[in-house]
Amino acid sequence: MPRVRLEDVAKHAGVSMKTVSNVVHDYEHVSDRMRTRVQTAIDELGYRPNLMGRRLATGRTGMLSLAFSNVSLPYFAELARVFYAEAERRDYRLLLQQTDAKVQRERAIVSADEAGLVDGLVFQPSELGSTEIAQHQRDVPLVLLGEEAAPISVDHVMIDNVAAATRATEHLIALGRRKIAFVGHETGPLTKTSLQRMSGYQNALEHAGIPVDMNLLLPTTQYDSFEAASAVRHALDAGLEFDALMCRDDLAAIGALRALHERGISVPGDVAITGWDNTHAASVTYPSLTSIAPDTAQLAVVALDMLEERIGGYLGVGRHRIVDFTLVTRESAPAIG
Amino acid sequence: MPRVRLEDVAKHAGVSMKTVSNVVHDYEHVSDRMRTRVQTAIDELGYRPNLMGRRLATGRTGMLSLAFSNVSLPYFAELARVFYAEAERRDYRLLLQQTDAKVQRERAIVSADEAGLVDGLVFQPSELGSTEIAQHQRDVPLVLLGEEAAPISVDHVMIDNVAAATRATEHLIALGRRKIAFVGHETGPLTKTSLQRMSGYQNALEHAGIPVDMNLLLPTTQYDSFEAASAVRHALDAGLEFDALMCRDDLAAIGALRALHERGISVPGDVAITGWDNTHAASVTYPSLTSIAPDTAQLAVVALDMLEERIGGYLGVGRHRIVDFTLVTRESAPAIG
DNA sequence: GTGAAAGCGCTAACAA
DNA sequence: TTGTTAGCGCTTTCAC
Repeated sequence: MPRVRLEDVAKHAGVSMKTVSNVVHDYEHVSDRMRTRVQTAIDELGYRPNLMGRRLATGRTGMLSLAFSNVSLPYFAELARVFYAEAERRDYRLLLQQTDAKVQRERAIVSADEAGLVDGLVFQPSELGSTEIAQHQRDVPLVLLGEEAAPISVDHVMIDNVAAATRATEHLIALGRRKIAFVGHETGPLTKTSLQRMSGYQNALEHAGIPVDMNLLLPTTQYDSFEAASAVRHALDAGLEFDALMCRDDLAAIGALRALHERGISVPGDVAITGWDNTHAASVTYPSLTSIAPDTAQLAVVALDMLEERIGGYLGVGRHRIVDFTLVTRESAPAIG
Repeated sequence: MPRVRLEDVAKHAGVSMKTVSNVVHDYEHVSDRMRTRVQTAIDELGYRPNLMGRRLATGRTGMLSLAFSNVSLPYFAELARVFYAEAERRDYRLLLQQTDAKVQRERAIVSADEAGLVDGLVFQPSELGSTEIAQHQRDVPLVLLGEEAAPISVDHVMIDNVAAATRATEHLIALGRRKIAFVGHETGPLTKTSLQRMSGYQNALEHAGIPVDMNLLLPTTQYDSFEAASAVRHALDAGLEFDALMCRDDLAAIGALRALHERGISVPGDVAITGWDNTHAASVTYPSLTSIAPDTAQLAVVALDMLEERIGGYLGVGRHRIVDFTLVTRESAPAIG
């Protein structure tokens, strides 16, 4: 069966292509008689508009791209879902692109050697630095997510990581903890994310008059639960003493929880724990996890607002927006009082 | 800055569009001199091919769509990742579509009122039945995933749910368990998935001479950990006795684990547990979860093989493929011996 | 309110 | 090996 084109419908209905197009688009100034006549032809022929023709003609794709390292990480999977919902509300489809945290692939994302794939791009870099992003900057509207510094030319949305880390640490201190370890310290040169979280952690400790002990920074080479679990096991084996663990994310917290369980250390009795991201998993572990919860709904709204402005032609300097977070308290580090 | 078109490059280099196109596509019969001349023009002008023009001309989009209910469910997030990898290997981009398990949205997926969005579609229905899928006129190549029956006209890939449920149940029986409850029994009319898993469960019990006790089917209204946890709590409150829980999926198993932890019931000492899907989470809970592991890599290969055949013009009857699964044994129901 | 026709940017059959 | 040109299917001024 040959594809039915707009022109076929026009011929069949004995009208012009313009009229058919008007009907397809629910253009209001079409007489009812005309409308039903055309609609009948559409139904009879089983016409469905070809998106590629439309896109070529309009220059718009109606698609946005969301790029980050890996959908199978719970935070990103849940973030993707939030963006899907928000994009749909705005009549955009969403294309997901994964970089696996590889520099090459991140470069490919921002350099976009092919034009017209999507109308705009939301990108959370893992590897690419601000300067390189600025260089590659091409003609597709771009909004950055995450803690890495953004070039001044590019819009950027993030939560205040220093404040959030401070909040989590203060909470642990308020629970009477003094030997608070940090799980997921990076072994190589610190990323902005790490620097910010460490900074908040130190702020809170210093403010409470607690000396910062470098031994309490438990390193991991990868961001997963296994690494975190083994970091905690090593710390215990080495006789490190701690009464709280502030974890770089929920995955690390889950690993830490597991390591403590294995050794019969009670949470939060002996050791309190905080996670980060407030993924679904945080609410179903035993004990459930207190976690920093970025306001991802707001994140998506702010990011897509800015992106749509760019798509609409805004050419001004990059905007830098901070969205809210909360500390969701659960069993692993319960609310006070 | 106005967009640079193929024609602009051709003019700039003093050659024809065809020649530029040849260079862009690395066509081999191009003299080196010509190639460098054109490439220079491309670089000077900063030309990047417009995908929409190309797509309209070729009739191909180079995109496939993967549709299921919800990316934030770990199984689907991990499945998406596997499909992304396999699609990329075949030079396809992947578009994710979510239905939220809503009939309307599933209909929209299979009816595809717009043509040319993607070259093919892989779809795991949650609500739509076989007959309705068959009815919807479809000009986009389709492969179905999951346990629902597929129309004979449509390709379909799944694992053998009956066999997998049998395997899991047999494993629990081999561990000496006799009062094996099923967590996540559907309250309404049973879906194919449920029917198959129940059937495997019953097979194994009957084969071992264990009577099937309807009280051991713990119902949940939603597929999440909370529901599963509360189902298990209710069962315990009602005085139900069981020494094993076969859970409909890992999420349910995680909820069950939590409920048992709360009551101080040891796993696997008092109660053994099996999950389903073998999501990452299964390996980091405490205790870690024995789980049915569908071979998702094979699933993606088989599905995309069939899809590419359809895209290539194959019009034959629907193929029905079964892919492998394994039972991954972990602490919650350890391997024997 | 409706029609005619010129693109949108690229590909590919056909020529040279 | 390179050039010419007619589409791909739709949108959209601009007339009527």
